Amino acid sequence: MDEAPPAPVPAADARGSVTLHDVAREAGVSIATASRALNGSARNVRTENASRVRAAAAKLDYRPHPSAQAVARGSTPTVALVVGDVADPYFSAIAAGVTQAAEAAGLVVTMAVAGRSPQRELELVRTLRGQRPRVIVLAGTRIDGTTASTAPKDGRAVDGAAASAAPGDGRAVGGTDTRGALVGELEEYQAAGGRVVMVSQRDLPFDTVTIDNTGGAHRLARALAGAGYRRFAVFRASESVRTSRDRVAGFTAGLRAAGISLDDRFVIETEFTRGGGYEAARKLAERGADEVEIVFAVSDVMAIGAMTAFRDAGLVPGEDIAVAGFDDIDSAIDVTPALTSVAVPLREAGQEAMRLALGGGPAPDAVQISTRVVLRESTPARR
Amino acid sequence: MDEAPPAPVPAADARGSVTLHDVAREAGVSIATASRALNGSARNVRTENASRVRAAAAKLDYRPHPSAQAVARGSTPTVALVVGDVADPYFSAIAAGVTQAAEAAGLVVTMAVAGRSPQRELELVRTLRGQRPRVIVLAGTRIDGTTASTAPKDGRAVDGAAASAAPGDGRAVGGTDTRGALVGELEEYQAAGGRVVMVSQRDLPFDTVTIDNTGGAHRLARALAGAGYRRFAVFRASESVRTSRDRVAGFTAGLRAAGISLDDRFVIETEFTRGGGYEAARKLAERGADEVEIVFAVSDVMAIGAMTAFRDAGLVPGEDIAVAGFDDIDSAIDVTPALTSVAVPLREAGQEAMRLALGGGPAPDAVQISTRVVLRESTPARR
DNA sequence: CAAACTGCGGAATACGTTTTCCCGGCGTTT
DNA sequence: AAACGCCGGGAAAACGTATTCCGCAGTTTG
Repeated sequence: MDEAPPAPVPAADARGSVTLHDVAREAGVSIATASRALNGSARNVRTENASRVRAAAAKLDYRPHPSAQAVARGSTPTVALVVGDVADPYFSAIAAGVTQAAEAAGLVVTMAVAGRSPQRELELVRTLRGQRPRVIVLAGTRIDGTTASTAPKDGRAVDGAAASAAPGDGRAVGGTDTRGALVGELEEYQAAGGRVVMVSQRDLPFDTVTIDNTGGAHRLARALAGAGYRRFAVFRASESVRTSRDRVAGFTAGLRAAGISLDDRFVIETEFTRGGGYEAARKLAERGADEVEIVFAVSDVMAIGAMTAFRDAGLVPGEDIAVAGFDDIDSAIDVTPALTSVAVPLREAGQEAMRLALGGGPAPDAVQISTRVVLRESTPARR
Repeated sequence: MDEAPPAPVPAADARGSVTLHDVAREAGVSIATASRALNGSARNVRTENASRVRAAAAKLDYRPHPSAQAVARGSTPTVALVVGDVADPYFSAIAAGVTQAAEAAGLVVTMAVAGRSPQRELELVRTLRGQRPRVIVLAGTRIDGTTASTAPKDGRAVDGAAASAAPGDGRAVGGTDTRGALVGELEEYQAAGGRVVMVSQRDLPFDTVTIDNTGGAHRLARALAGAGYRRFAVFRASESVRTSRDRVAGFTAGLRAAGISLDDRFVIETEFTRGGGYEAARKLAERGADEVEIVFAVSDVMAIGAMTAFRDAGLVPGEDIAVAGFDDIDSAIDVTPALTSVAVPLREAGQEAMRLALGGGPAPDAVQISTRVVLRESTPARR
């Protein structure tokens, strides 16, 4: 495409960029024709003129001004992506998928980080909507804003993030308020022709890509049962963390399908972090872990924390007690023993989100990304 | 701010968004005054008028059209960020820092992923430049051949940069070509008033944030010497990987400062990956590791791979042989034993990049991010 | 053979801002 | 008292592009 040899000296007037006007003059046509020639409009332009315009554009190294195009067209060739935290591998994997698919479609990705705050998320959507992007992708927090009637059992060690999002029973005013505002904002945007896609967030009237947490946990449970395990413990996060809830539900169902029941005494609620996993494991070990053959932690980071805690308590993970996680993060293979987990193709989820956004019709559509069990040394087959 | 009860019906004409014109009419002033009132220009506007405009804007829920502003102003309030791969924690940490600082300054981040290809990187810069961002941040790959070193026209680069092409770096011509084009592109952009910042990339006539690899490695070497270690091995990557080269140089210097010399036989070149570390450790173990007390791998992932290899060979890391890495990635504390490393505050590097971009003068400036040695169980003190 | 129609170029307008320029009022200075 | 700033308002000109509308050929149609 680019011709390297003939020095690409852009005959530049140094101060400003070269505009469509310049191209038109160079090609000896009007800017209308130039515009039509360059981005093939509904109208046709004579082939000879078209090629002259293209030649002029190449010679002058013309680059269209996206903002000007945006003003004229009323929309921008961009995708607005809101994530909780770029540095979190969970989100960055999704972001990678979104970016890849967007770039393939010639769209630029603008990214914003919401932190843990729904408030901030709302602000960002407001700002981004101002940008008139073609698509808004929300890979929001995994926190459930719409806690139904389930009141937290006790106020003990609730995840800080969960606390910020509509805590307590009933509809917390602040929580549902910003949530409603967010939905309203997005609906207006959609009504104005924008596309909205949510990743891993159900129950909203938008296109959605969900992760098959339930199914993956179900299969994991069956696989572990098949490997000979019978006595399980589960480390889970607060009920308000939907991901955790789904995984526990799927896991329990899977066990039940294998004829195994889960003892409530060994279902430990803790934080959705490495520290939470460590804490839960410490408590379990303290209490005597003899009755437990294997621990399922609802995330890999928790599982990894748990393994360390067990080791600190004198138990060898994978020998004295097996451990399984969920997510299949990269370091799952780096820990010793390598961690059994459920792979979540987040990158694909991101790509799928873009596919939904670009291809879909007006009716809200939904796609589920399937997960895959990966057995490793942390859960050796029991004889 | 938002009034919840009195339904925020924005008096909307549903089809378009509300424009500055509407605000002006509502406030009974001209659009010029409205514009001045809203984004405080050099000109003053009477306080009464100003507040009326603000009130009108709030009432109508006015949002400025960034693209239109961009057209009028000639630049966009955005930061263009080019990274190698969002999913890589190295880049996503930098991205997090950049995003944080950018948002604090009211700028939106548009992100693009270059993969490993300098070609693609050039394309992206071309495209992004079209966007007229205020700042372009390049957090490129760490490989020399692709993006770093070798001054394009005058061979002024002394820093061993030129030597980097030595070990069969086949793609010399194509590389420097796209490299020169990239530099040219950025220089034009800069000449037009844009700010360019490179992260972890020296020898280019742009603002730069570098990581103190040399110093960190130097201090690590001294710390390890202080802990009683005397017989070292080093796992390094190809000479063309500048990061590796710097770390090895610093480490060697640090040893020398402690009166220790490094035996060439135990400097093993391998790939800059987990697999490379594994391979090198396997070879070393095979050859008999008795003469070595400790291995320094130039990156944590290599070190982690090496630990696994040692374990597979029957050596217990931290007891039979100590291991130290570099980067202090998250999983450094999750492996057993926890890995001694050098913390690299990448997030800060990203923030610093923005600070450079926003505050700096016209002359290329440079900031070095310092690193910090973190001793852990993989290198117990020798008695 | 006139009339309608088609294909395409160009002038002009629109898009939503910012910014320049002009203008009138008012307080201060000679 | 006239001249001279200064302050702030508004009309209008940018900014760079897409698109509507008009007109001119050349072609088809009745």
